[in-house]
Amino acid sequence: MSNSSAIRVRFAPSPTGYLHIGGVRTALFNYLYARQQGGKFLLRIEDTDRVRSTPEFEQEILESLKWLGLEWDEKIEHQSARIDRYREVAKELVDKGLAYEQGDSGKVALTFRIPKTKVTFTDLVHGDVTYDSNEFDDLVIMKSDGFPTFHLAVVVDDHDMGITHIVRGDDHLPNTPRHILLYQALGWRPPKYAHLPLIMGADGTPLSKRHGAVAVSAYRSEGYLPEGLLNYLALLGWNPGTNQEILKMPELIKQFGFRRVVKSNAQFDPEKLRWLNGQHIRMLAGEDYEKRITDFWKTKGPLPDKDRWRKLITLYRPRIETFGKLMDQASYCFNEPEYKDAAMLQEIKSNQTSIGLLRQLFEILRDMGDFEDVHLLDQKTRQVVETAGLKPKDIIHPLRFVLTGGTASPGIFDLMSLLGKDACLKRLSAFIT
RNA sequence: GGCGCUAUCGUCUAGCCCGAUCUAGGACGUCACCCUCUCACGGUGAAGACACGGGUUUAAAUCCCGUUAGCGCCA
Repeated sequence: MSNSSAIRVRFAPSPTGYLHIGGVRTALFNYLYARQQGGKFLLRIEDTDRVRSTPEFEQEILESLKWLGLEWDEKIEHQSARIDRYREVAKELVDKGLAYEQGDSGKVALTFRIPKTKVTFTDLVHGDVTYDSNEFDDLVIMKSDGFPTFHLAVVVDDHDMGITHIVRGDDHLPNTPRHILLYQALGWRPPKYAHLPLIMGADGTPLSKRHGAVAVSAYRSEGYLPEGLLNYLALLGWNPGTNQEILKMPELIKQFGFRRVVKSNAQFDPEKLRWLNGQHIRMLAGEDYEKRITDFWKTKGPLPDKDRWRKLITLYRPRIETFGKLMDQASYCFNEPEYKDAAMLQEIKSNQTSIGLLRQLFEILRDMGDFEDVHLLDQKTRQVVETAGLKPKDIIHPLRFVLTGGTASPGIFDLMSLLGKDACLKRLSAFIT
């Protein structure tokens, strides 16, 4: 009597576009449920739309799933390879008198005659849902071009693939009673259903390009972590029932359940995604962080020598929310500073006290060894202001401006060490002379 | 237009099933303060919500009905 058969779920994207945020969320929930239950997570490519489906999109979807770590089991099914099967099932329906031909002169569509009844099913997130099929029109299952409609194909595929739970977006909720009627007509047992709330844009309308990045690949190239994206998406429409928000994959798998899936649509909030991604960046083990941010950046151009690179990424770890932000914030490490704030430039240059301090500092730094010892830099710099009876920030702020061209940076002494003696002296002398 | 789903801070949500523990909890964002050489990180705190209207009940965010709104599917 035990639940002998393992659960089987599937993600069924159409290769008519990139894998987008909504698709990932659907894939994720399927994946989490499969892994938690020790079942199978299958992939099916719904490529019956011959004109809009492309191998490039399919490839992109697979790569995105791999990058996210949503690895599928068994071999990928393609609907395009199963056309004969759909025709066979459609014919069976016609033979049984449950579907009929419509159209003329060779161009016939096949239509399923909807039985007039009340259809009730138990959705894992919505509970009991009832539709009255008297409201339904008969359902076209084979188009006149000889290709199946979505409705026929999903039902046949899910049955043939042994799918036990269909986890998909709420937009399919109204299709479900029609599908169940098809299962019944075919003498098949319908699977269980779980309909997920939809992800909307910030204005409450369906998420689309005009809300910003929707393709997973865009997040990848901006330097988001799969962990961050997945964690955020998991929280969009689900929660663990505790106040914990930062969850890694093993925890998500362990704690996931349809019982805690929210019923209402959610707005995608890039701000919170960024925050969460920053949390995951800070949580990575040191070596892992180094490897991943390095892999990210080395594809984009030459990196500084290892020591300098290490210093840089260490100093910026608490300051970035995505890997992509690193070079934006630390551009002064690679380029001469741009003194864009003319007012501040003028203010510092005309302040004799500041210039005097910077000159003294220059002399001292010039006579030092390399800048490896951050504490020594700290000491020497503070001595300059102390003997002048001033505060550390009287030199630190101008110095920061000189070295970076701005007012925000990591700690000034770490920064000096990062830049190195040559660069510091060069920027200083250019400024004070 | 028909049918369906949904409705708690600006946003994501807890609480709703099993009414009293809710002067409604957490997080993002915002603001303030602390840390501090700046910016971050981290810490503390503040502002901020039960869509509306009826009912049931000693008592409703929680149950019921309606309205409204959003979304979805179909037309």
